[in-house]
Amino acid sequence: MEYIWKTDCLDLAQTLESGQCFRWKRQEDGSYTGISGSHILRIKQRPDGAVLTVRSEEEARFWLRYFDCDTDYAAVIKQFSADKTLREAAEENRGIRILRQEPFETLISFIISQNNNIPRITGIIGRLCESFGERIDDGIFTFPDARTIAALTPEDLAPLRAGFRVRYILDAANKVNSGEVDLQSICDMSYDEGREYLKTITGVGDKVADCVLLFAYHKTEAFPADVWIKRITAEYYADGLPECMGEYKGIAQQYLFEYFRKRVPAVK
DNA sequence: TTCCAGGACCGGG
DNA sequence: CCCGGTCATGGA
Repeated sequence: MEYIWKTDCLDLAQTLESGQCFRWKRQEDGSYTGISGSHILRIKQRPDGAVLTVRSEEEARFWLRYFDCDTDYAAVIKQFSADKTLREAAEENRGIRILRQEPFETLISFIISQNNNIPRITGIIGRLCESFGERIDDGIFTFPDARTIAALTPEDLAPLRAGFRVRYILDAANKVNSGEVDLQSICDMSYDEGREYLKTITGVGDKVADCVLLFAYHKTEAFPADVWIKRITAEYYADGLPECMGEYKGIAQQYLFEYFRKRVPAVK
């Protein structure tokens, strides 16, 4: 069935190619196909929103939540307009939304992201899923679960060419699989608690933890500080982040990240 | 050849 | 606590 979602502040290209997710594929007709857990979606842009191709109403609801349908982005952007730089960044990227992604996939993805670039991150994650995920449809694989990855050796993961990150991936999978780290429990934690909890995993520091808290748990207080954001804050916000970011620092971060990244031609 | 990428870890000061 | 070196990999 097709579900028409009418909303402003949704641009699929801006959202799905913004570096918060790495598995969406653009098709010939401009639509995108993606998977989260065992849910599959084809979604196509419309001027007034998007068309979701799904199997049921229930699936439609799952995906609306994934695309964070309950957050009023127009209101957030209006709030941000008090700061000139942020206003420009937000207006140019007003179609970005913060996705609610599956926690384990997000954790492993951002462990892989460290000291790495987006095209190579995408490649490593793609090989991980094709090698150890479950094939659901042609070209579509699930993200391998913690139990599956925990059973692997560094030699098994060598073909991914993930380099020094392999032992971090294995530590994360082992801790989640053993129950030492309970990803579900983070839902009920504060931002600070969740951050310290995630950092008990080897290879998870401030930045990776913030990405997981923002892109999986939608804790919008998180402001992931990567090399791009550090340059931006050093130049524009040396005395601190503007008040108007409020409880939505993470959304502001994503507007700023895209705004400035776009201005460096080499990285696209 | 050198530098850099959605960083984290480790050792020395 | 803070600092610099180091960690694989591949594209520019």
